[in-house]
Amino acid sequence: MPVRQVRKSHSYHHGDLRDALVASARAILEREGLDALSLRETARRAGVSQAAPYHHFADKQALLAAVAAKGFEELTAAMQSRMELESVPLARFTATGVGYVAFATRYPALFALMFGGIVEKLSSDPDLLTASVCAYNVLQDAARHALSSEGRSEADLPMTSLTAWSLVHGLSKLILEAEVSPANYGVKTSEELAALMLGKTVAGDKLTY
Amino acid sequence: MPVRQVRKSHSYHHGDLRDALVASARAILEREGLDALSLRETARRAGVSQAAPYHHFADKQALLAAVAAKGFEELTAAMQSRMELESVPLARFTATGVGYVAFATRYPALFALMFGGIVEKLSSDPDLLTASVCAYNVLQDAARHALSSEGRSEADLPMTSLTAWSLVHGLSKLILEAEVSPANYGVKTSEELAALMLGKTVAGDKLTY
DNA sequence: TGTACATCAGTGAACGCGCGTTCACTGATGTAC
DNA sequence: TGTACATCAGTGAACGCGCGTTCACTGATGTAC
Repeated sequence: MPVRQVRKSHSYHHGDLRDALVASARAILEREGLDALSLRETARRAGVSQAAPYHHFADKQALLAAVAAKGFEELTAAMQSRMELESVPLARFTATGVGYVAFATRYPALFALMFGGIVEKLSSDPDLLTASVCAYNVLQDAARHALSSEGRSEADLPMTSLTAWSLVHGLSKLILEAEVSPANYGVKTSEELAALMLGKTVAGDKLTY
Repeated sequence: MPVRQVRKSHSYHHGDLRDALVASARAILEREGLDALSLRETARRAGVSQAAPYHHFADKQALLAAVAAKGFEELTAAMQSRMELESVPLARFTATGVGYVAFATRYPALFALMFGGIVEKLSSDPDLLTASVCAYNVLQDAARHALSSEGRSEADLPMTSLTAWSLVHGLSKLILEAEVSPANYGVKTSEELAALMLGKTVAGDKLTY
C-alpha cells in the first residue's frame, strides 16, 4: 500500500499537487518566461483552482523557492555528468564549467530565477540553500583536485573557485543578456564557447589562476 | 536666449521633464529597487501627473531604455576614470575591470536594469545600443593595448576581451545575487576583490588569457 | 465488517491593489501679422 | 507694440487588467470503535 496516492483520475484530491505545481511553474518559465509566472497561472496549468496552491505553499515566494531549489539540483547533475566524462583532474574541472554554461543557456528563465534576485528566501529556505551549496561544491571539489594534481597549495582554492565561477557565470549571463553570440567567436554552441574560453585559461597543461 | 527653458518655478510647463523623469526613475531604482519602478511612481516623484510622461516617452519601455542608456554612459565613465589612473597597458586593462565591478556593486538595481533582460529594446533603441557599445569599447581598447604591449597577436583580442568581460561581469553578479562577500576573501570592498581576482590572472607581468 | 467522525485538500467567489494606458480637456508659450 | 492663434506640455478622471491572497465551504479519505 503506497504511502502517497499517485494520480487517481477523476479523484477530488489531486495526489501530488505539490510536485505538479512545481512542474507547472517550471513549464511556464520555459515557455512563457519569468513575467508570465504567476501563482494563478501555475494553478491553471495544474488544472486546479487558484486557491489550491495555498495548501502546499505559504505564498508565491515559497513556490519560487521550490522551483529554484529544483533548478540547483539539476545544475548540480549537469555539472557532475559532464565532469564524469573526463578523467584528468584539470579536464574534470573545466568540464564542470562547461556544464554550468550549458545548463544556464539551455534553461535561461530558470537560471534567471535561480540567480536573478527574484527569490527573496535564498538563505531562509533551507532546501534552497542546501541545493545551491551542493552545486557550488561540485565546482569547488573539482577545483581542489585540479590544484592538488598540480601540486599547488590548498590556500589557492577559494580564489581559484571564485575565478572559475565568475568566468562561467559571467559568460552565461553575457550570452543570455548581452547578446554575446557563439557565432561571433567561430563556434556554434554556448558550450563550445565555454570550452574555448576555459581552454585559454589553461597554458601548457597548467591552470593559470 | 536659451533654446530650452530651464526650470521656471511655478510654471505650468515643467521645463525639462524628460531629464527629470529619467532622474526620478533612477532615484527610485536606487532607493526602492526595480520592483518599485513604475511609470506612475516616476511621475509622482517628478511632481507631475501620471499621464505627463507620455508626452516624452512612447511607453514604459522607452523610459527604461533611457535610464539604461544613462547607466551605460556612467559605466563608461567609471571604467575610463579608473583606467586613467594607470599608465602601464596591462594595469590600465585590469583597471577597467575594477571600474566595472565598482560600478555594478555601487548601483545594483541600475546594473540589473542594464543587464537583466528587463529592457526589451536593447537593440532597437539606437541611443541605448550606442551607449552599451561605447562601454564595451573601453574594455576592448584597453585589452588591445595590453595585448600589443606584450607582442601578442591582435587575433587574440575577441577572446581576451570576452574572458575579461566574463570575469568582471560574473564577479559583479555573484556579489549581487549569490551572496559572494569580499569579506570571505580577506578584503573589504568589491573593487578590492576584483583587483585581487584580476591580479591572479596575471603571472609575472604577463596576461594569462 | 460497518459506521461515525476528524482531517484536510480541494472549490469558487470575492477583496483590494497598483499598474499601464487613453481620453477630452486646459493653461502657457511663442509667433505671425 | 498689441493681439489672434497654433502648438503642445501639462491635467485628472477613467478604463480594464491580472495579480496575490482570504474566506467560508465541501467532498474525499483514513481511522477508531
